[in-house]
Amino acid sequence: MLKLTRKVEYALIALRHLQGKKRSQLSSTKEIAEAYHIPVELLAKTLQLMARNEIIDAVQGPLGGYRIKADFHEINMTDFIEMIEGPLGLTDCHFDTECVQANTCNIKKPINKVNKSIRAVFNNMTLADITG
Amino acid sequence: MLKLTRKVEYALIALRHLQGKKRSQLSSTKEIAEAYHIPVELLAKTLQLMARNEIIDAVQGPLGGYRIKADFHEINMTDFIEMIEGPLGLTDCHFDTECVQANTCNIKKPINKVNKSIRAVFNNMTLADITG
DNA sequence: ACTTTATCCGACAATATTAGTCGGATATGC
DNA sequence: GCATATCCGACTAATATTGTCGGATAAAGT
Ligand code: FES
Ligand code: FES
Repeated sequence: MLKLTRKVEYALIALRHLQGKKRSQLSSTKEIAEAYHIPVELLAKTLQLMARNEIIDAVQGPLGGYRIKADFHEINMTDFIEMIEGPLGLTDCHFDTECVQANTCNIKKPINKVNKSIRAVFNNMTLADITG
Repeated sequence: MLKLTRKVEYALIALRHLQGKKRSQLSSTKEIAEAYHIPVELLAKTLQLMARNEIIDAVQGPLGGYRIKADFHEINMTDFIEMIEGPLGLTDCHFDTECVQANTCNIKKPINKVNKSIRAVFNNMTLADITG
């Protein structure tokens, strides 16, 4: 259905939440999860993933939590999405070479063209454009 | 993963196959399925769907099969995709209203913006652009 | 009329992907 | 030391996609 995964949605919601805070203030997973009715554990993973990728900062221990680290203008949406949900493309064919149709396929080229158009949309868009 | 379903792929492959034929010549489901190693029954459904939507013509009985009916320049890709795999959007939230986050959601607007950009890509593209 | 081959269609089963859960680790402020 | 936070992998559940089956209707050839 050509849709983003919930993990990406949760990530965006969380980032937007963090944006509403002062630079140095921390928000815990629990706080965010409760505010938007997101399953804690799942959100936790997403936040951890973003921390590993240096989009946010993690502070451990009690009173710990997350805060924004990166400049959202510099985070390209293609990278962001691929970071969270893996490769971004209209079909599998073009990642794994095991497509049964591969030899006889007559739509490889056209599909690639569309792929590029979609990627372009996200490439020309930063995190700031969305959370902004 | 933001991908098109196989049904759409199969549909495109089939249409492209039909394009390689003379206007009046018919191709059967079996013929196409075998040429590209597509499961017959699944392709059959997709072809039936396209026939119902008057993109192709169906002729029953032995010697029957399908032939192109519509002018591909007039078939918009958004319509085509939605015809085959249902509504086209980045998230479910914006179709069913049952999203738990709906009340507190802080990314509705931005997501809608992206949605529009993606739809625009397909809106400005006809079947002819792909099967070209 | 009967057989063969084709589209047609709904219901079903298998598979893959996504979403969510659990158990236990490490870090740190009090 | 205890409470509370991040961290992480492995697991289960839910959902969506993909593929299958059984039986119907249509029409050409015999
Ligand atoms: S290569 Fe897989 S369908 Fe074209
Ligand atoms: S309305 Fe569902 S996440 Fe925004």
